[in-house]
Amino acid sequence: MTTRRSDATRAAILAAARERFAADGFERATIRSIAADARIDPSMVMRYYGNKEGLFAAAAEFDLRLPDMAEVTPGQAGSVLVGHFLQRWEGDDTLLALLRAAVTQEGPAERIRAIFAGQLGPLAARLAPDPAQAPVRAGLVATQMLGFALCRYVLRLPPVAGLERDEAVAWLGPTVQRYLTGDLRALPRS
Amino acid sequence: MTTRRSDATRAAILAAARERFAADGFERATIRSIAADARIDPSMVMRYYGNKEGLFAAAAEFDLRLPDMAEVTPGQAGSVLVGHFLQRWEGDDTLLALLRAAVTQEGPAERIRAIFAGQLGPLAARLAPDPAQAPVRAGLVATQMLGFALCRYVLRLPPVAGLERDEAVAWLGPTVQRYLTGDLRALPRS
DNA sequence: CCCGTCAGTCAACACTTGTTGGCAAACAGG
DNA sequence: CCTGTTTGCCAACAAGTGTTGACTGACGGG
Repeated sequence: MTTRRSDATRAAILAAARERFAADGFERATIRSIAADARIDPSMVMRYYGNKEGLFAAAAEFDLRLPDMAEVTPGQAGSVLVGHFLQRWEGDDTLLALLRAAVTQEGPAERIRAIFAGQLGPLAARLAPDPAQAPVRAGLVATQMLGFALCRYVLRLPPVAGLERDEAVAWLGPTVQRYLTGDLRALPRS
Repeated sequence: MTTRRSDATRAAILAAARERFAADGFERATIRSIAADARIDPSMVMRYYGNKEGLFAAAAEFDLRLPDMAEVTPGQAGSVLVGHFLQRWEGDDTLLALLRAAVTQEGPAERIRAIFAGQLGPLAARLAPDPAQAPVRAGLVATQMLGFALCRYVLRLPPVAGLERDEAVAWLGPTVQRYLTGDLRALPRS
């Protein structure tokens, strides 16, 4: 019904914007370059998304799509989560765009905060021994997952970028598991 | 001996540059704003540092100053390292500037890679059971430390930003310890 | 067929950016 | 004192930015 003729153009702009924002960050991704990628005029971007921030907001819509965790053995939550995160990072560069922008822009930073607090928080609340600790536990998981993504996809630190997915899960899984369900004083056996 | 009259100006520029780069990132920190902070003319920046990249390179000189670890019980290496990182991060905003810039600029990214590979690598080589694993272990430590800094100082995720230093060490210490000396299959007791 | 709406193009705006060269004042050595 | 060098400021440039508005066709319902 409400399929306007311009929907294809809108989608092309959005796709190009996501790519450019992910690759170059917010300030270095210019409206002109995005428009060129989408093969349209820069003024169309303004018409459909108002301004550059509006375009970014539209391009950075994102859902972590965290698994239910209901059918997962509680002890495997860490590994499952890490695997899911990796898959989510690699299949879609929205998170990459979001991260690159959030480092210098307050808006995207708030968006990331909302995503991790709003989507990871409830999951932590269900798994944590003490629900009051849920925010801190979710935050700790965020540090490890975002740090891994930063080193692997942004900074491209060779040893981290070269890790196979299984290895990454094997290394990070227990960490995330401890952040979610472990005791503060629980040390791993060295 | 070779103390030129302009050394004070040079230092003022460098200090202002570090602050601005740390607060705004590479592209949003303009030469004009840096010069204004240092109360000099923008053209002086060019005279003394060539161009914006040269200024950043000079402002981003950094040494992790990792402790010797010779006198530390091997089992405490993780906690000591985490504590040291936090202190290093809070006392000097060079690392912050470096991180904010590295997300969109290749030069700073390479600098960070060099810092972590060149300074953390040898330490990992001394502590790891198998020296061949040192690069990966150093990389994993980097993911956790950079991720924590990202969430705490850049994104300011409330639960992470609000953590006391002791709590941070208590949570991250065992993680770093396992990355340095732990077995790949060693799971923490849940 | 005709006319209002929509999609798209073009040129230009106001502004900021990094960067440059010229010029005046302060200094230092003879 | 005078001359060459240093230190600094001023004005300007060229390029690139986000953004705007006017104009041109192409649809599509009556």
